[in-house]
Amino acid sequence: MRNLIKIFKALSDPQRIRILKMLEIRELCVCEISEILNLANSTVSKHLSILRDVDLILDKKEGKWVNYSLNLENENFMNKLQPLIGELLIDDKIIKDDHKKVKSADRNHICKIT
Amino acid sequence: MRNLIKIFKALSDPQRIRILKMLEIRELCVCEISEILNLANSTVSKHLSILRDVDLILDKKEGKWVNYSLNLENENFMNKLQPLIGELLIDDKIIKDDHKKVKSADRNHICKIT
DNA sequence: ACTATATTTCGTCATACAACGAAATGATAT
DNA sequence: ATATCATTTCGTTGTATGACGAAATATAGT
Repeated sequence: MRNLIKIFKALSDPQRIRILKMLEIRELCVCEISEILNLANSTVSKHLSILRDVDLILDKKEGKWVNYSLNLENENFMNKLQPLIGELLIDDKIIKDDHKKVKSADRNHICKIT
Repeated sequence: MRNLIKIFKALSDPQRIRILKMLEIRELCVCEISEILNLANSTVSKHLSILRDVDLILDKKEGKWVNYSLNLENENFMNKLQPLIGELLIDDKIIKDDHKKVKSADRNHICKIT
């Protein structure tokens, strides 16, 4: 039960849903996500740790970046939850905008600590 | 997005998950659920209104009782979420106990305002 | 070693939420 | 219509959560 609740709680925040949808496009680092969501790095880092804690995403350290990606091996998520989220967010304007931003984002321009 | 978040929030509470699982056995009234979960009627009523608000359950007034049941016509829930919840709660002791209690509960004994 | 920058951790604050009891509402039966 | 009791609504309280900035940690490049 504990784990089930943690999964649904992880999915109960719009910013975390936006993150999951952005990761469908490609893997991203904290500062790219911060820029697109317009949230502090520390806030995004916390969101990512919550998603990672329930195995929805994976992190991979590459040089000074940490790249986050969907955990494609999580069958519960990929088979049931991700399709449901996709259906319910068809035509969601914010998600569409996020996707555009992900496609055009270049972390070497975005990521300078402010 | 709003609705998606509401659905996941509705599923993010163990008492509400227990209620959904109990309703798989049969329809129930507020006071039966209160007795089994050991929560105040007002608390259970609130949980039920949250589940109803996202169309996971239905209510049907019958005499002085309000009978709550799963909304079998909610395809998102029945096809994706309910099976997932079922899988993740296989062997959950609390759920098993709840099921036993539901099967043996008689609202005419249980339901007297205290 | 030093600087720059990416990320995480920590402390704080405001808001959201689950729980309760008491009061209000609705329906049955006497 | 009055009494009974199921349910909902309301007000309150403690806890959980999302946000931030500042400080700590880690890596790259000079």
